[in-house]
Amino acid sequence: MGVMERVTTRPKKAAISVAPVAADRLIRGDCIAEMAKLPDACIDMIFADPPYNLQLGGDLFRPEGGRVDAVDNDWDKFDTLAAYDRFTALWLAQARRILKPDGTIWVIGSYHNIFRVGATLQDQGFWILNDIIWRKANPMPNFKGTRFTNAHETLIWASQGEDARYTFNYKAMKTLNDELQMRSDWVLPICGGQERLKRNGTKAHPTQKPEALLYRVLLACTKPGDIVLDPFFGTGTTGAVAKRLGRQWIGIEREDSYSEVALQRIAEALPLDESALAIMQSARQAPKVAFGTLIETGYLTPGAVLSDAKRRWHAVVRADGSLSMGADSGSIHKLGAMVQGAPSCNGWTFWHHDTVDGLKPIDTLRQTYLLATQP
Amino acid sequence: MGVMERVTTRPKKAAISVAPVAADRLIRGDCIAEMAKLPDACIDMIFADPPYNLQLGGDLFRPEGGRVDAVDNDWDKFDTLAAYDRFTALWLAQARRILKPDGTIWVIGSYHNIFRVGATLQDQGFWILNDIIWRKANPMPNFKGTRFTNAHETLIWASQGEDARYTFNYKAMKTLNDELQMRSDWVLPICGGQERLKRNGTKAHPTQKPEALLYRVLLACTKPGDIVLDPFFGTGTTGAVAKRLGRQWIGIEREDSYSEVALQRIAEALPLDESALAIMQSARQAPKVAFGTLIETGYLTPGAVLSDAKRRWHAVVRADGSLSMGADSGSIHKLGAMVQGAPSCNGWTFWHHDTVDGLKPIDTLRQTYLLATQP
DNA sequence: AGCTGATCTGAATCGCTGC
DNA sequence: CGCAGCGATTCAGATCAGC
Repeated sequence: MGVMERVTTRPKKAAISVAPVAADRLIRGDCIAEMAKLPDACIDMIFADPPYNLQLGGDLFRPEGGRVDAVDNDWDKFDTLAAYDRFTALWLAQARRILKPDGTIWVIGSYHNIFRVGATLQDQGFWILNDIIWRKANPMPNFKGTRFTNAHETLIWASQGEDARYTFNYKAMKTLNDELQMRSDWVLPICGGQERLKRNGTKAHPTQKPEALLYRVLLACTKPGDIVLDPFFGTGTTGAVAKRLGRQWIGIEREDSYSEVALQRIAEALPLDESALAIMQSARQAPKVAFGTLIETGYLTPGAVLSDAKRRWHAVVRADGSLSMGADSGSIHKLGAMVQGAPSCNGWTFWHHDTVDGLKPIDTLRQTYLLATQP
Repeated sequence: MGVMERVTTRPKKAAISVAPVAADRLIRGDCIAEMAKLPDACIDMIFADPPYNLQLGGDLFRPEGGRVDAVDNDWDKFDTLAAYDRFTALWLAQARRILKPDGTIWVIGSYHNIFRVGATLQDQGFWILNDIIWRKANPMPNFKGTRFTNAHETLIWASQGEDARYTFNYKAMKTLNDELQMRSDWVLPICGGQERLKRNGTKAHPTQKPEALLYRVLLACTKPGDIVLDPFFGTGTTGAVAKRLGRQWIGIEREDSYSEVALQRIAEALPLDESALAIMQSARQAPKVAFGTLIETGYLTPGAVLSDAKRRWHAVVRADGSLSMGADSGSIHKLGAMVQGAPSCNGWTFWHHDTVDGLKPIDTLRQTYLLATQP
């Protein structure tokens, strides 16, 4: 069941000792302290929904060192911002350490905290791949009429660095979006109705995220079996969706009341069977067929004439799988690029051959060959 | 973010002497130096479109061979993130000084720079009122299929402090949005066609903003006669829209070529025509639901079996919204076309699912989803 | 004039493998 | 590490040529 679009087994990275880590479990405690106990480079993806309420987080964000004698609100505010930045830097540093070199991190937030999180990510060397807007289909109105209705939240998706080879299931996203590239703005309903977890009649968690959001994140950027860590687990949306999608999960949560709800919820989540988990693969993942193979196996004959779709150029197939055009010759790609004056060219779709149904790309021959030879 | 800079609290409003400042003029020069020459508290609103620090690599080619005309101007190049931060802190400090106590600032950016801008705004004591998402109706695709299509830009709207009494024309925004509160996500086309300014046959500025964007900003947050300053004036979109809306404007621009175009444009600016207004009011895009959304949101489960109305064909729903039938798979439309041997097919009406009331087209699920999520 | 199809373009951090 | 070769990859809207 190969569903990955990027093979992440590079010899160089394999030299890093990747310690196995027990998964499908909830760790109770402070996320910075608990992440510190995990080995280096053991996590494929981190999804984090950190706290952002600067007023209620006194314990969490208390600045170390002596307090300034605050006399005015601005001073308090700056102390709180600095403390929040320190907190952010600490948990992101641990996240970076335990994330595999080709792993990615997602962080969700609002304008209260996302700019600080984004800047800290960049400061620590993370490479932002996209910022994603979750556009809420049904947001709460602005009752006072003093601002624009706050109808979205922002997610940041980042890799460990500019050259990391991250997982992105491009074709699966395109399929999910009716054959159009998935954009950076996602329209999804907020979490409510049956999905919203209750405890003693009131909502179990103030900011429970919809499973649809995690579904898209995990489907886009992980492979089956990958280990997903959520350092601010809450009621375990990440764990529930990971289980459903056949991914392993680790949650860290401080509050007992959230943890209990999360564990029960995940226990009840039903995993999808393997056939339903399959996703559309990009052509990048298809087994490679050399052009020469089509000649060796008789799908094309040396001496056959290929042309582009508009019959502007014609080239002759040679026995070794090269094409020739007068004095010029080369691979299907090289010659295609040359005649167009382009830096590169996909010869499979550029060159055509004559059939009873008209001019067809030679790629159709490759498809026919694949169908005939694949198990 | 490093050490917080402590900023003195702003003086009481009564103590401020508001110096008059000449308006409706373009100042040629560096914006930091030129803002430094303006008196304190003389500006009602600042709209800023600073360099994004894109950090692009080599050339990017389109699938058909064309080359993307990227932003490669010197003004967008910074040696390090720290250098960009210093630049940001300097121009924002001047902006804060010349802005009236109840004035507001708007800054636009992308994920490359907006987190640094937002954090610096907060560090200097600005109070963020909203972050606004400009959802581009027609963004450039991701040609290589490596990330999500970067389909939006972010604007930050901030006041001088938590207690500032800023201008927000709530009713005007609600009217503009068909009697619904204006949300924090705005759908607008990019600047192109007739609106895009040309010079010698090529675009006059690589990043010209659409007038519809400035129209909404100025209409929401200024009063007639207010003075609007744009420190990165470019080709003068801010000035042109300000003139049309009866606001005063001051632009600062370093490049002569942009300045010339801007002055001519503003001289020719006329009241907005009907088509421009139509674009502005078309924010409520037609609701479009992808098949994949129904799976993400639980209206259909991966593994569910769909069939045509006469139960001749059966297909299984997969996690990414594709259907599978034996070895074949594809979107609802593609697989529907394939089994019928038709060139195309509307999968929404072709495929059905079993309900207690019998076989129903999956389009009914889409209607149910829309009813549940539309305002 | 009116329609069709080809062409062009927009703030872009845009590949992978083997030698 | 660099370099070369293979070969994968695009959406909406404006403009223009051709009929």
